[in-house]
Amino acid sequence: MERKQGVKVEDVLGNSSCSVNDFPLQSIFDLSSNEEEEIRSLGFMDLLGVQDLICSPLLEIMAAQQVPSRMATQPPNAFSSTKIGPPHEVFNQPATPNSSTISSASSEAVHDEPAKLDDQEEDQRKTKKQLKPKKTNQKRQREPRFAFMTKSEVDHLEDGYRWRKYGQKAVKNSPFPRSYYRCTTISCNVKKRVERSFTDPSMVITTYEGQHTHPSPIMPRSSLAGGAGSAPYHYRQQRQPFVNTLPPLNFGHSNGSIKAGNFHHERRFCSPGSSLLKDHGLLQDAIPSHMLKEE
DNA sequence: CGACTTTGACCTGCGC
DNA sequence: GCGCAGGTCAAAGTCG
Repeated sequence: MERKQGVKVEDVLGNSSCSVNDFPLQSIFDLSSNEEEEIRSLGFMDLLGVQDLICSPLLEIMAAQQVPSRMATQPPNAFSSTKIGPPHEVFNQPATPNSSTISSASSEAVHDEPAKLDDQEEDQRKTKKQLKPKKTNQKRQREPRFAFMTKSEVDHLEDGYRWRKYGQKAVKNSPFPRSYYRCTTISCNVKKRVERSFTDPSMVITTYEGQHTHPSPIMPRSSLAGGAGSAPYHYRQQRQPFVNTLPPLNFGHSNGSIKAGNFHHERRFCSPGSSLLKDHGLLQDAIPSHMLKEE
């Protein structure tokens, strides 16, 4: 997977001071051809290892939503990606529990085989810890990162994987701390950061870094059968209290199946029958309607 | 007792 | 070089 050296996700999410409300939609939907190509080669869910949770209609969805045509050329498992701000940041539209999401992909120092370097780094770090280390000359390499915003009351969104929290930091300019999680699966070094948007506390910004090397431990893929859209995390997320605090969005042509409250994004994505407008609604959940009008 | 969270300290990168 | 902020570690605490 080739990714581009990129800007930090923070540049887009903005030290937590930037929320969807701050994103000019124009830039969100502005991708260069090269970027598109890269994004195409690396779906968001590919990185998360849950690509099979998502079906392809999103492409059509985005195409039908008057999103710039190139977005509609995204592959099935590469959620329509959009850039926010810096050219390396890409926002996707992943299936996320609990709510509306906007996502962003960042790619820093990503090449085909970062694993070896990572191993070396790991060793260096371990040594470091033990022996009061010195700085390495190597610049730290980072996994590709994907961030998306989710409207949710729970900070830690269930995504089907097991995470261990390994840190929490106060974020500058934000009253909300940022939590750091690591995938608990051995040999899977995927990390994720979770923080609330400063400007919109109802939005949770989740940033994934790395790629899962294993299927979701919570629900075997096979068990997804029959529920094209039942993503693992829904299984649990549904049980968590969640209130969609978004004001009702009126698209005029949205079918009545969308209601405020719990809804299943995966289902929306995966069910060809689910209207494109639904996902438009999803998008608008995360992006103020006035911004959409700016298109 | 194992898995997980909390939290303070430390490390690293970056801008000035 | 310095200071700041982000990121990580690991000991201690908590929970089931």
